[in-house]
Amino acid sequence: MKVSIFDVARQSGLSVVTVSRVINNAPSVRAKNRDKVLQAMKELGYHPSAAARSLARGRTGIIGLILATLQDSLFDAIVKEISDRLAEHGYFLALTVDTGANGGAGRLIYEEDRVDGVIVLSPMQEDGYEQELLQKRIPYVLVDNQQPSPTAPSVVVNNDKGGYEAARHLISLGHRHIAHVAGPPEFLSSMERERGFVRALDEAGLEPWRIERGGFDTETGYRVASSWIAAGELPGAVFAADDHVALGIIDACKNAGLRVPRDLSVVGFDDQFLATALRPALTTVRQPADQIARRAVELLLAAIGGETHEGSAVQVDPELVVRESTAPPPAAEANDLTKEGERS
Amino acid sequence: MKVSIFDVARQSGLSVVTVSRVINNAPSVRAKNRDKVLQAMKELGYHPSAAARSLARGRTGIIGLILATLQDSLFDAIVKEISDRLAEHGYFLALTVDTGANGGAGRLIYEEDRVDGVIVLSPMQEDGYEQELLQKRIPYVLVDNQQPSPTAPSVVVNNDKGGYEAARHLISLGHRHIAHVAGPPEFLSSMERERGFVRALDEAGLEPWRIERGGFDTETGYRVASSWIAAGELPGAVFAADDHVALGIIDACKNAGLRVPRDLSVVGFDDQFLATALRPALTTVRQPADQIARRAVELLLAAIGGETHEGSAVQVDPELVVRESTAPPPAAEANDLTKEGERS
DNA sequence: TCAAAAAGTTAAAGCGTTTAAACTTTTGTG
DNA sequence: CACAAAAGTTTAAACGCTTTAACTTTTTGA
Repeated sequence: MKVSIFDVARQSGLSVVTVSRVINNAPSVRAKNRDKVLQAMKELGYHPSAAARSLARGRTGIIGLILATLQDSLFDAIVKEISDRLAEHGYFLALTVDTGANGGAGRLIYEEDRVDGVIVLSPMQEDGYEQELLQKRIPYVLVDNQQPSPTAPSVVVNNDKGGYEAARHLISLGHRHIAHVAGPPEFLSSMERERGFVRALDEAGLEPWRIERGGFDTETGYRVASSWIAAGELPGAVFAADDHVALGIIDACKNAGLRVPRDLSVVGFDDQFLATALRPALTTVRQPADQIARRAVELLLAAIGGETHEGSAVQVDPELVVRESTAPPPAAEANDLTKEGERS
Repeated sequence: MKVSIFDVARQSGLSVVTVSRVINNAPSVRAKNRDKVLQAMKELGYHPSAAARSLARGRTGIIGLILATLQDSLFDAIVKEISDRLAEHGYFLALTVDTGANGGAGRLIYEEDRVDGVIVLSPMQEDGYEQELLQKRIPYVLVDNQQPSPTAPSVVVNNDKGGYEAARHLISLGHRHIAHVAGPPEFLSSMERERGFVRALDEAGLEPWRIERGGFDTETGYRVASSWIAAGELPGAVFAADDHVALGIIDACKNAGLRVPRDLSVVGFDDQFLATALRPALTTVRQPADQIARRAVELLLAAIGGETHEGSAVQVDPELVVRESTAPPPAAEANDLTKEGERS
């Protein structure tokens, strides 16, 4: 039933080690014999056993992925990219979802030496894993982690720059009254976006019209914008720390009979599915899932290869994507800072 | 460095078999000795090697998941649930994404006996995998497959019923002019939703106001609704075969100054993230990701256990979720079919 | 009390590869 | 053409666990 390397050896009249060499296309096998082996393999429908290989080589060819949720469009994109990149290098992805509720379920994936390395993709602090991975000497990389670890290779988005770019865009359109709806203060990413935002305004000699805090969700945007409208005051533009928040803001405007971007310019953050699905399509700061994934894989493979770049934190730059939700304020046409290309 | 079962045996002064028995909590071990072993394991930080186990037992404890995309909110939910359910049974998930472009990349996951079983979660026909899985005698289950396979265990949503329920809801609210925006005709799921929709109208003595076809995307909804509005005619209600389509319809209405549900009632299909994020929150037909996942895992584990339910196709029922995007038509208050509970 | 049954233990044989070391054949050089 | 070096091939020993068969100790009951 099961066909092993011995069967191939017998069939081809050679030894198992020759067969092994052919399989791993190692040198030291005569072309003629190589063909014999390949022939025998085909005839028998042979495929090497991953388990036996893992045991003999001490490597599994599997990368473990621990993540907090799959239901996040940015994570989706990252996971898909990671999967693709790993496949190119002959690795598979095995995943566990650690919801926080199932207390360290992620642990299971590396406990039995199932994996050659681990990617921790999580929005919240997960130092629990770090300790163990470090101690067990399992190569790992932290992605989009909120608590920057000095000891680990990690990939993070330059959120500060994202916030800065968003603000610059609005300023250059001619806006003077610019608000910010930030995420939860315990999210480092949110605080960094805010910091970049404030810096840009500062450089332009502006004060934030107002800074509000809430969740990364639609409700927050809706609530905040509604309260402004109810109070009868509105900024000229707003930078939301998340596309979902932007959606809430735009919805509140629509429901109040206001038009985006005519009455209010809105910039979001993420640029996943939602941004293009909205009308008006959202001007937003793109989190480059492909780059994040690529760098994460690079870092991990380097670590597996034994290159110990301790604490190498890679930053990838987000990118402003201008669509339809931003425009110059109605009164003033764009001021001297306006760049041609930024009108959608 | 590496601590094996022998180390534990030496440390505890017992044989490896005894240790093995403790690990697999098999009988025939004195309580006292069991404790000794557990103690030794803890002291040494021992964990059995998955590879050695797989090799010796002929099972891996890993389930392969082949999917077409991760960037689909329903799939997300299903994958997460599958992961959870499998974890309960001591299995891990290894995944490959077959985009169609990378020609059968899914194959890699089961070729080297890496997995004990495979779940194929894919919206398009994937009979290529079926042939091979069948031939290699690897247990598998098809989930949400568009081409029903008579030979394989599979889990599908009762789309016909979903379409029927959606239509019933609108009819019972008093609507008489009901349109449908369907998905691509090559999607079996879409055709079934349409069939259920038409049947419900038929039973009520109604004709569809109009049936349009397009993609499962926002553009389609926007385009179709805009064309109705431009032509100056609008149904009283519309059933969209997908929440994204519903979003497009609602957007088109908002942009034309029409209100949902006052001027148009809208029902979607899916009930993932989007449905609750929208204003008005979407009345929609929920695809029960949790049930789908649970049944899929049940079926697969049964197959792995050797129970060959050939061609057992499990259907799960979708469920209408009434929110804010549907209401009785303005003229007539709800007719006699209205059920109390269905007002949101 | 003693044989039989039950409980627990030990040694040994796989599981399907890889790899180090040894052996054999081919190649190249003076 | 001989002989060392290089290339090709094979034997044997891991890799870390499970499982079977055989052996030893403890318990049971007439």
